[in-house]
Amino acid sequence: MPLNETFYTNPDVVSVARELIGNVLCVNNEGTILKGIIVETEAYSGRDDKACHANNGKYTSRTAVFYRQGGLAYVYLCYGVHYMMNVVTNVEGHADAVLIRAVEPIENVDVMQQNRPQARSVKSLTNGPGKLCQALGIKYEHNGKSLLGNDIWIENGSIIPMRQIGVSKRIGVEYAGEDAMKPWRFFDKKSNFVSK
DNA sequence: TAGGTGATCTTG
DNA sequence: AAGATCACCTAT
Repeated sequence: MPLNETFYTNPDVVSVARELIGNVLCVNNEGTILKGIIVETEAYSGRDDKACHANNGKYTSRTAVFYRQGGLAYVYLCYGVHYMMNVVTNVEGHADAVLIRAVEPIENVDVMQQNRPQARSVKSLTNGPGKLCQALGIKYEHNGKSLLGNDIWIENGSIIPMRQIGVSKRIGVEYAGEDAMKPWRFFDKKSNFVSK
């Protein structure tokens, strides 16, 4: 069962980031459905979070999708090389999103390996935000797409017990000063597919 | 540990 | 119009 609109419109983006752990990211990659269990996420908030692209009401062509109703994909190119996959959350007018940082490949892994030939092991196929987009075939064309459609969506997975979910500060956001210390990264402690 | 890479945002 | 920056990855 795909996650529904109510899940995505939750106004508490930090809770959504934690609840996404254990669910399954699915992409229709030229007719083949690729799936991976979400094992690592980060929350970004449009309010009081200098690490967020849409912080403090910042509205540009890139951040426009942040302000729409939860349940859309926000995809952008980072460092000229890697795409990043985010889930827009909260209701219209509130700019929150969750970055998917790592997944565990579970379906059509062979196609993921074709998409990412430089990966030397299954473990290194999707254990990072840029890596998982390359493996799953997520590109800029997915930006703004509904997660309730047939191209990209998230399905219910197994429930991960709270004690099994690790928490830390977010990665790669030192420029955000004090906001870089927010404990908004979540991961499955038992997974071998969390990023380094 | 350093450099590649290009869209995005600011004028550093 | 140009320069800085950047939610990363790979190979030395």
